[in-house]
Amino acid sequence: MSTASLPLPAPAAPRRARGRPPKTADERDDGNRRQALLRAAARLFRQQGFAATSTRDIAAAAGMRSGSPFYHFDSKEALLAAVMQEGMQSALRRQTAAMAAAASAQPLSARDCLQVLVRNHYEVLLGPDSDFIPVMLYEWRSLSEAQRSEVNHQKADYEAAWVPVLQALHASGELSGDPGLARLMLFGALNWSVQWYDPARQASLDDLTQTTLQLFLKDPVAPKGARTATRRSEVLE
Amino acid sequence: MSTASLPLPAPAAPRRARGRPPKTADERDDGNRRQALLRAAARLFRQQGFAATSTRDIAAAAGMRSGSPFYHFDSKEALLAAVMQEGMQSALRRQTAAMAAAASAQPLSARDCLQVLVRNHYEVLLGPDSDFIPVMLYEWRSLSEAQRSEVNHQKADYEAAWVPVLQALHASGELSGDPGLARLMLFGALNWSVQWYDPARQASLDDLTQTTLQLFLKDPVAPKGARTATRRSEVLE
DNA sequence: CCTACCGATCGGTAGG
DNA sequence: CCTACCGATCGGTAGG
Repeated sequence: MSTASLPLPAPAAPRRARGRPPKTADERDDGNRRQALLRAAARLFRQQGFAATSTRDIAAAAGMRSGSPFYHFDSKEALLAAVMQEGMQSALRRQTAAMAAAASAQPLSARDCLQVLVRNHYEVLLGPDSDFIPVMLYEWRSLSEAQRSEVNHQKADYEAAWVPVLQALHASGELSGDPGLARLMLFGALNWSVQWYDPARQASLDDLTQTTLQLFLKDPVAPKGARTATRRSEVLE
Repeated sequence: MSTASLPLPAPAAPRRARGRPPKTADERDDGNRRQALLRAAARLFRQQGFAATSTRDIAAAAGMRSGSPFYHFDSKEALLAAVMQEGMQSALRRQTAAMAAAASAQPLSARDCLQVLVRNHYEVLLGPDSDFIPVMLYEWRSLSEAQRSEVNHQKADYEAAWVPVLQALHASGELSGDPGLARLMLFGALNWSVQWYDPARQASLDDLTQTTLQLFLKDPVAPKGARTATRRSEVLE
């Protein structure tokens, strides 16, 4: 059933707020402060952990006074949940976009798919604005049971794109071992990178992606009758 | 130089404490309470995180009053550092013993060595009394700079046993990619298991070990002139 | 979103 | 190792 026939209020065009104090009211100030809180919280939660970060720290980092975060969020815990949900939403959006973009350029093998997924995951973990997902990964415990389940759904959506790819690679012999366990270990290897990766010293995310695939994937089994000696790029090492 | 000639006090035989209150004074009570604190702290730090655990929680779990932990440790932070150092000491001891035991039974290939190391690491992460190392892995941030360096030395000792093994496997073609990055990713895959492993539902640690090796290692390249078809245990999958 | 504030909890200590 | 306690900080709120 369409909702078009329901007596909806006029689509809330951003009209000038009436009861607002005449402060410096930017036109695009609406969700601006909330966003500033989320970004500050993500950064501090990642650096110091949830429990070690005070709402006062977050307020100060967003240029507010101590009580103001509670105008935007019901509790410190709700702020954490929002960081995680915002992060997962963005990560899933980027993953979908990356897959679509790569697939539109050329047909993708399972190996190609995994490369896109891994590369995007590194971007989400280590690239710009990459505080949200590490917080989700490492501050899990601090979430209430109820909030955890929504984040779990988002995680399931995110991982759903990986499952058929890993299964195909297992079927072709390029990935050994149970695909479910393989997925957990692959995510372990990737997610652990937030503990050691240093963009100043280490390889680029492209290089990381290459090494990861090299490490986890076997050479494709040559179809019967084909030459056995496939490209072996390690002769120089 | 031997210390035998120094005027040492008589070797402190456990004599009855004189000024002690006549409580329930077990004979072997000496380091007992300290150990109880360490174990309680390890468990709570793992479950709730360092910052979310109060010294009162720890004291209660060890059957003490709120101020008593500070008789054994200078600060909450020192207690955390002791948990990590105790954990690393034990892990390193077990790793050395596992390698020695396996090597005494038969000569070990690099592959065998990795199996022993991985199996022992799973034991340290997921086996009985396995709270200490996860705390070290995931509460790193809460340590002061000074304490961090000692734990780092212990970590370096622990990882030192892995380096030549991974290099040998890389040299033989059984491990692809830079061995340094491979080590980081392997540890990532292993260390991440504390986030998902459930002994009730999941495979045994032996099975985990098998899958891990299968996932990370290529089939050994047959020496020139040998039959190409080596054991392939996956024909049934 | 700020001001002013509250009750609770926390790490740590003195003194025995 | 306990009792009793302190100063500091914390999450959160009322009222504007």
